[in-house]
Amino acid sequence: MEKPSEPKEEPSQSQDSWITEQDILREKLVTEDSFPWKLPTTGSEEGQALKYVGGVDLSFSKDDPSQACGTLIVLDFHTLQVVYQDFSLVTLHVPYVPGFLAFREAPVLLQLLEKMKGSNNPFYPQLLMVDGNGILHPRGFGLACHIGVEANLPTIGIGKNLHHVDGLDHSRVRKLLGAEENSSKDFINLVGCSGRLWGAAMRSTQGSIKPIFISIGHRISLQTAIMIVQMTCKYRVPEPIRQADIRSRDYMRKVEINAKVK
DNA sequence: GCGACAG
DNA sequence: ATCTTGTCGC
Repeated sequence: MEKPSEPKEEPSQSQDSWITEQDILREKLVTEDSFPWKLPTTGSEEGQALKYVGGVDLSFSKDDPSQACGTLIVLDFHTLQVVYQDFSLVTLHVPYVPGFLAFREAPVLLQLLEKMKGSNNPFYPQLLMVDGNGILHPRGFGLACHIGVEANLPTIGIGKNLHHVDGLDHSRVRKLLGAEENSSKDFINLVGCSGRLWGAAMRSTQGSIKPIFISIGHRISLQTAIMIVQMTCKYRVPEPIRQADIRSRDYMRKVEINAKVK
């Protein structure tokens, strides 16, 4: 006898079609340096230098979890000062499902990028840091890859927590970070049980216990990504992400206050 | 089979 | 993601 449908939510999009979409987009993924600019430390005269680094994040309403604020921030790479910020309030209809974060968060963030690019803003980022993983993902295609490919921008994935993949878990990371030969390093490569390199765990601040997790998003190598993250870290989380985080939460807070006054 | 699981 | 104050230290 046919059971009545489970009380579980029926996803508007089946998880299978999400996987298919990730597989298709992944064919366009570039995991090596592919950008026109140079790093200041390269000292090369030719080409333009990296000057504008973006950061994106979402914050949520504490009252209504479906209400979110998408945020795009751009910093001057050299001074680490904010030169651009934009916010977008949205109602989310897609739930958070581990491994499918992009289907919930990417649309708002891509819209913010398109809006900025469409207006020919001179501060449009040459590189974007994303609050979420890149290839450090069950199918090697996290939010940072998704945004990178769809916006055709170099992106770096920054995770504040480890997404367990290929045998990488807390104990393995602790073991790697604590290993004798790694104890002096500020970062270690995250090599899974299969031998694949997924990203890096980095102690961004001297003596910080909790690492951040860096992975390739799009059009950048892990080595370059690590270098850029190190150059933008005043605190544990690199400034583009940190500023997007802070200002997004700030904006959301003010909106909630106004809503109550009304 | 059960649990783990970015934000 | 969000619920939450003070507090220890440079």
